[in-house]
Amino acid sequence: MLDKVYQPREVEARWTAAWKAAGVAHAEAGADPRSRYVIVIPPPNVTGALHIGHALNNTLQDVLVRHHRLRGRQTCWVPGTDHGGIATQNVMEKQLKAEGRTRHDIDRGEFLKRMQAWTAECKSTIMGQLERLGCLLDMGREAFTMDDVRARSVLHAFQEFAKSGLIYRGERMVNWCVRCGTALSDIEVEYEEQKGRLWHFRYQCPEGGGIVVATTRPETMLGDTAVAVHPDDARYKSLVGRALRHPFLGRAMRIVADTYVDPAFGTGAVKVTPGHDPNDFEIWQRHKGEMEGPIRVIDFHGKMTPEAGDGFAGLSRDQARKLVVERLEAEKLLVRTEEHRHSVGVCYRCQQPIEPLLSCQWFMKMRPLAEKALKASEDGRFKLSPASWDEPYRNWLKNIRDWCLSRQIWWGHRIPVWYCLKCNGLSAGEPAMSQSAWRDSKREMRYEVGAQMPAKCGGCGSAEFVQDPDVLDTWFSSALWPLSVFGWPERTRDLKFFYPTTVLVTGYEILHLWVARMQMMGLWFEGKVPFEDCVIHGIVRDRHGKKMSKSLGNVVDPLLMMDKHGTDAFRFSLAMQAYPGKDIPYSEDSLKGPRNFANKIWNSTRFVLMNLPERPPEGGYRLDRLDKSRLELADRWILADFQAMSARFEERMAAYEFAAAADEVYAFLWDEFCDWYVELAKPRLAGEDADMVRTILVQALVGTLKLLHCFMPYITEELYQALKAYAGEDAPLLLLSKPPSLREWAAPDAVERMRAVKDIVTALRTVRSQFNVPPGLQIAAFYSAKDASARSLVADNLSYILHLSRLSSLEASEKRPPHSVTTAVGDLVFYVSLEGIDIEDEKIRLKKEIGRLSEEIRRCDERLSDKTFMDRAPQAEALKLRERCRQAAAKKAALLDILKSLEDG
RNA sequence: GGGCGCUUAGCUCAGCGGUAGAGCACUGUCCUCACACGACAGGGGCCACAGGUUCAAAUCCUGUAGCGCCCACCA
Repeated sequence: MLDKVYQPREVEARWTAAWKAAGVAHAEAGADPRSRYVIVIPPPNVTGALHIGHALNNTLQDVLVRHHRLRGRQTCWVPGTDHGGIATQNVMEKQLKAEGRTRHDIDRGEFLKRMQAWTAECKSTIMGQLERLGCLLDMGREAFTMDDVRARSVLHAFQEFAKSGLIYRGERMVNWCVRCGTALSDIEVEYEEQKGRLWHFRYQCPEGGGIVVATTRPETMLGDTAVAVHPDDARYKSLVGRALRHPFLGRAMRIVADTYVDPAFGTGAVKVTPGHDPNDFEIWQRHKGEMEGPIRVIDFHGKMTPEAGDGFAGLSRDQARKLVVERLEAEKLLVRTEEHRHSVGVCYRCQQPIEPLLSCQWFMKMRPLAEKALKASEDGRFKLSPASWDEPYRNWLKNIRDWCLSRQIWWGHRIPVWYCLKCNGLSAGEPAMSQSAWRDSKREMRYEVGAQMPAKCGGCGSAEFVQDPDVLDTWFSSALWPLSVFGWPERTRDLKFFYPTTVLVTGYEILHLWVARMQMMGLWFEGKVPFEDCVIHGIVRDRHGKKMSKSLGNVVDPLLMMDKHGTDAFRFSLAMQAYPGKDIPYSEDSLKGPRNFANKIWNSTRFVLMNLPERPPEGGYRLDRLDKSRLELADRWILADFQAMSARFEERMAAYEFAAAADEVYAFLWDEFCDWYVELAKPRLAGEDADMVRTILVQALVGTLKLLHCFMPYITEELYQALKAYAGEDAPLLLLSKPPSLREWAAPDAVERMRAVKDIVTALRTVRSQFNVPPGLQIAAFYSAKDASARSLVADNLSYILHLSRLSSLEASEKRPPHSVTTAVGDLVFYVSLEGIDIEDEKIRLKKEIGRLSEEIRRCDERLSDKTFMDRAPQAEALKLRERCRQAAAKKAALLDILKSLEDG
């Protein structure tokens, strides 16, 4: 016998093991390719334990995998992890910091060794957590973005791109994170609105006069080489071409005209710092002849360089700013300062301000790839869900810019580029390989691409090379994920069978960072989209919509939630709120309903089992053995309702409407099956229909469990096992059984009639409640019917009504019996016998109800007499309205009658 | 500066052209022999505001206000 309350713990451990042993998660290449259902996991970074966002993401994937597995698809869900580049290196650097060291205190090899150890530990934690969540991942396929197979994919892709001329080394303005010590791509920079100031100061002309510029970063003026104004700006037209003198450095500068300048902002004159501002860099490119080029005054550590001049060199950016302002003031050049809000670029990993710096990096031309991806999106080969993401996605592709591929960190795929020492004039053991010097190198370099050091230089024949010290952006390997997990570029069986995959499930925050790049790579190399559908879900936030963060203390720990409330409840709490593309407000309270629901399922099965014989009958209780002609209203109704619900369920699943699908089953099981059918089954289980009722209980319940399984795998498996023999099934696991039958049990008449019975019962219960009749007390009631059909509604379903309304009797009576209260339902009037009721109270109650009905009739009449409505509205609408009006009028008349008799005494 | 989204019951959100829904919270009666993680009944909404389209609008269109997100090189 099952416990009274569902205890998830032991059940979960048991089924995790059983699924694994049975290998239900495993898929082999082969068989019918149309039956494939393939998902690659968005690989979590190996930065630590999984958070609730991962739980959501993986729950939704598992829902899809289990759903399709049960329906006979050959599902393959590929697990894996991402080395995570900067993010993971930061974790390790924090660990080192705790030991009082930095990565430079241990060498690169030692550092990588420690990373490997950490990664191994982290991977097993993550896989364990995914298993705990119930994920049906094909564990034998576990991949890592930096393992040998994936390294080959990365190398191949890099070589191919290099061959096609898409990859190039160039000196560009990059987003430099001083804290992380590396360049970042444009999409790795986040912007924060900050309070700042705008300083207005004057540059003097040697021959007198000058021009006032405005800046938010005074310290960069040490690198200024020009001032720009708009060519049409009347205020400055005469000044264009004039010379200026840098007040601290004595440098000669020039006023140039450039349309980039907005005359309306600040003073309409912009100081130009080509070495530390991407726009200014571009201004210089347009005015090379008129002005000096970039001067680096801030170094890669955020300190002022010697070129910043005496007194400034060696200062931090903040110190330099202070000093610059002081000296401007001292020289009476500072005109004024004002408060100013502006957005500041910060590192997406450490939130420190980004410093735009000029350096040598590897870039990739993206336009040719983006064009293919754009086309795939526009012609429908690739669909985002919800589709509202299509526009932002396409716009991003249309405006794509070159991708800065190199990162000055150690953790990642080393850039497979070898520089010839001789040709490039480098000395062996190159001390200049210290990273900042390397990045300053402006020379054209001769290099070879490959995993290993080349045997001979193609130019000079030398065999001495040095490898580029940088690594690739972590997203480069992520972009290849759907290919690399199947062994690409090898033409493996897996690649041929499982690529392209079916669907990708991810959050919108990495739509560009990851999704778009996978599309581009997949299309470029294989000519096919890597996945046809992409399901975009939201972010899990706290209950008030704030982002979860450790510092806010509003994080919800998935493991703790699973421990406390059960994995199924946890999964359901996420899925039931997963409306397409919407963020999910979440707190521990969100688990309460789902936890109760799990218990409800548990107990409804417990009830059914209590009413089954110890041994299942031969072949089980099967629907196809029922004598359909003997089915009662409730039987036909619940089967029809199940069919209708499961059809809606399938539709919602097909549209990735997880929350709506979950709600369908929830409502069916609780509000229909438990609240009505089970209640009606109780008395019948003692009668001669018992086996028929058992059949329907078992089949409806098993069907529901099967639909629910993808959301709540553990409890449904446990209960399925207890029920399966009774259902005449012998599958070892729920997933290996037949999906719920979609056989035609539709019965609109039964649904309609059951609706009427429910209305009667509810009305009678309401009366009981209004007069505080204890549930245990059975009372007598009478009814009068308007016509034969109304009479048969009661007569045919007398036992239902007696049982559900807890009546001792229900007899026909044309007149109101004494000591009774009246209620009207449809074309019926009921009199419920109650001792000691106050006639005055009853009159008031009736008047109130009559008033309500009058109002309804008035509203209906109003519309029915509206000529334009009658002319233009569909006929069905008018019919519906007329019927509603008729019923209300009948009720009102009946109640008026009673009221009159009461008033007459 | 563009683009997208949100504003519905105390809270969190569904619904997106035909009489307002769910979960949680709340009130009343009940430990009715599956479940008090329960049953039954109930209270509670000018569906942000202003216009428009329509026989009919929470639902479509336009505008306004507030909030949020994404993108963008404004010093």
